[in-house]
Amino acid sequence: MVGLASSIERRNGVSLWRQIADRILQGIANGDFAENAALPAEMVLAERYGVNRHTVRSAIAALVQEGVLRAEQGRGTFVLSRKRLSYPIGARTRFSTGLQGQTSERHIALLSSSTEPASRRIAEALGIAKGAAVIRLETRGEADGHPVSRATTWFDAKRFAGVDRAMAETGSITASLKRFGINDYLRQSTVLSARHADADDLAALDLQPGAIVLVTVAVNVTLDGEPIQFAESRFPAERVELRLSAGD
Amino acid sequence: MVGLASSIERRNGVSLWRQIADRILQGIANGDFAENAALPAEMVLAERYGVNRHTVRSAIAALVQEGVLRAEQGRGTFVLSRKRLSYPIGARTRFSTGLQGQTSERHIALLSSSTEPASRRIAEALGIAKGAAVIRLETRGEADGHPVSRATTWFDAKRFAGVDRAMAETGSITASLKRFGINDYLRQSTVLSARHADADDLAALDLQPGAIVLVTVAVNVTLDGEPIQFAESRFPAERVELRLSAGD
DNA sequence: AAAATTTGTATATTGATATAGACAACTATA
DNA sequence: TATAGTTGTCTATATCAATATACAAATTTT
Repeated sequence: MVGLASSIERRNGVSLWRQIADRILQGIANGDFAENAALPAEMVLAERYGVNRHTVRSAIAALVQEGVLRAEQGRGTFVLSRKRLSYPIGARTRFSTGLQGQTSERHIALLSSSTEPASRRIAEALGIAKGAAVIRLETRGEADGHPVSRATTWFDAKRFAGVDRAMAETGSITASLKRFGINDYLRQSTVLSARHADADDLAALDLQPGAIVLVTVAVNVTLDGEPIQFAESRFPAERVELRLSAGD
Repeated sequence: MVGLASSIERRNGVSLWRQIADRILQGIANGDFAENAALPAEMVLAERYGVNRHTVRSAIAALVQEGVLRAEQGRGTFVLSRKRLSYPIGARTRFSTGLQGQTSERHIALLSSSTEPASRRIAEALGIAKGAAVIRLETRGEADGHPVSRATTWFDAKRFAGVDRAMAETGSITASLKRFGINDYLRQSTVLSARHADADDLAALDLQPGAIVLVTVAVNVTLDGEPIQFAESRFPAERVELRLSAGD
């Protein structure tokens, strides 16, 4: 955003307080509302957005609940939280190295894993027969203790037997693939979309209902171009932006 | 989406009917609901989502209004619309060539233009002094008569005087830049986010309120690395996906 | 100390959202 | 033709969302 005026829409299925909460979050991410500084007074915000003060209060209450703001009677309402993380995506997209410099600690937590027959879409992406066994990993990326991504990943079960255990032990895709003799890999394709977070996303990413997630669907390949991994990742749009790196 | 179960959330600021409408749109984009085929009956959908039949009807009514579905009394409700357009983004991102093969006609319409002093952010991106004059173009990308993008673009006014007229005449950024001796250019950086559409987006992109837009902020440079263009583009997430092309 | 500013609480009213049940209108099929 | 299945309409009720007004409580400024 570059300071384009955007207004509040009524009777669209999204309540005014949620729209205003979204815009305050945006404002924080964009630096319009500085960290640790006071937000404009409720009456001021109400006038700015053209709504009642109580509607602004509902928005603020949601963000206080979410841990983004802190309200103090008589003093004001203060911004607690940070700018958006900037997650780089390119040919050598790696979870951990991508967030270096922005966070002090990060890892991937394995939530669950299972083996299932490949759907048509996954089989095509991995270059195996439809219905062949694939290992499915449900993971959450965490940085400084906060969830920043929620991914579902598929591997050919024949070639990568035990990758689930490797993930649980190492907390890293890159490290896990090393155990299978893959020292380097490239991202072949990424498709990007956005939608409202579903119940699973809300729980795993610690989001408030109504939040938006960025969705990437990606295929990773060996240096020879052999597909090894198919993944769908969800990123909370209010906390993460994706930075597309050209060559690498 | 790859068939992950996701449920409906209550009292989150997003009404149930809008959430269900979103999921039906998703289902169409994913191919879960085939084109021209009948949707499951209202009672079936109501049971599936755990809501009243009338709530499903509200969602369907919104999508009928939007031109995505057609309801016929006694017969069923049918899917009208197509899959999402896939818009490629890479080093040589071009509006027109990117959608070749998916659409038969496309061009960029110039909605308005103005000259203004550069904000800090734009000045930094373009490598000019803060406050220096920049030309701002408001454009809409159209394919087969449907709006697919809404962009705000800035050029250094000194170097690109008359670029607004060139855009109006050619309907193409690439063709306009040729008039200034720029036969090729590269995308230096792209930052990606998502948010609810604002009033301007809704009108320009012919969206229903509550829709989500993908937002890209990009800088284009000459082959020598000299910045020439700064742009923020909005894409309707329900109709467009972004495909990241690795090298090119 | 007083005044002004700010967040917190309370009550009342209106419209949108969601549920429930019943039945009409239309279509396809047994 | 009769029946089952579908969308369309209607009435009623409860809850959520938003507005309006007033005042309390805490803090900062005058």
